[in-house]
Amino acid sequence: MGSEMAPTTARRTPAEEAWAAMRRLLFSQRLDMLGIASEFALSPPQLFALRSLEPDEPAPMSRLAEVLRCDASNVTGIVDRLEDRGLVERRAAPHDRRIKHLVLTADGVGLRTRIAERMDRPPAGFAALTAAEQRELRDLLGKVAAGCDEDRG
Amino acid sequence: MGSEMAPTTARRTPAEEAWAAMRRLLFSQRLDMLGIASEFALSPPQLFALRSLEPDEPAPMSRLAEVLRCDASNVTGIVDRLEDRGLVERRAAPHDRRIKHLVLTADGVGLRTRIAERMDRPPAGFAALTAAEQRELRDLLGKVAAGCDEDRG
DNA sequence: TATTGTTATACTCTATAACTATA
DNA sequence: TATAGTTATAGAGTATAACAATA
Repeated sequence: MGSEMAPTTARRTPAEEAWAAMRRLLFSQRLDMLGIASEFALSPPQLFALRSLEPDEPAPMSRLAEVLRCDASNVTGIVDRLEDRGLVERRAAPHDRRIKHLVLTADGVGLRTRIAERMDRPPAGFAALTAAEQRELRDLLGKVAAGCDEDRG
Repeated sequence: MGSEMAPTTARRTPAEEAWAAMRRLLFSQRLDMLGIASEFALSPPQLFALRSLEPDEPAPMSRLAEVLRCDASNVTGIVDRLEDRGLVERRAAPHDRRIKHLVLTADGVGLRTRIAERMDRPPAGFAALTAAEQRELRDLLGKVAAGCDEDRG
């Protein structure tokens, strides 16, 4: 229901058409992502933060700033709230006491697993494709992603 | 560089693989969207609001709440800021004075056009596909989107 | 009474700049 | 002097609840 806008140009190249189709999906998936975050009572940054932490792999707070692409000052508050919920812990890095490592608690690992299961599950629309088409789609998207990465350098 | 997480499961179905490939692109495109909004000195909601308004087609504020999927109370502030920049105008609806219509100003139409040109331009990665592959991708994505819409009802 | 949009409030995210504690 | 993380501050988005004007 009008979740995306009609194109302004009448004539489009195949690339533009493919991109338009993809943007429609992007738009609806953005909403799904908000829905998932909400299911777990997490904000989007909290969700990504939890997702980015591997069990038993302490990571410095600065890495979270990179993952979330936000200023380091924000990480403080985001981690504060995760810590308040008992999902992560701050731990002084042994070799450099300026650095604080983040580690998932047992609760954090559990929630992260449930989140992964929920996020890895393909949306219903993928069932509309045959297995061969799904592989085809995977390969085409892979090529596009590789091309984008290459462009970024 | 590490913008998306590795899957937790080793064995995946074609649908899961396609979805994983798509999510990688979703993730990077989310950042591109933020970049575009920033290019035009707009917040994401302001960008979508502008995009959703058609020139010479007044729309009630309530429609914006639907498009942005947010509470009506937020629309007030978002529109305030667009109005402060002279991009849209509030206009009392003639038939029901409770309703306020939004209309793009001349500046608003101009900016909206530039935004559309920028957003409709396919990311560099699409050039990695042949025209035939681009059409194939468009069709596969179209099927997925249709399947998702159907699922939503 | 019901509806449209606003206001009040509270919380989270966001950036910038100044600060602390290490190194 | 430089770096990791914090704090202070300000602006924007978000929701809920209460409200005004209108229907």
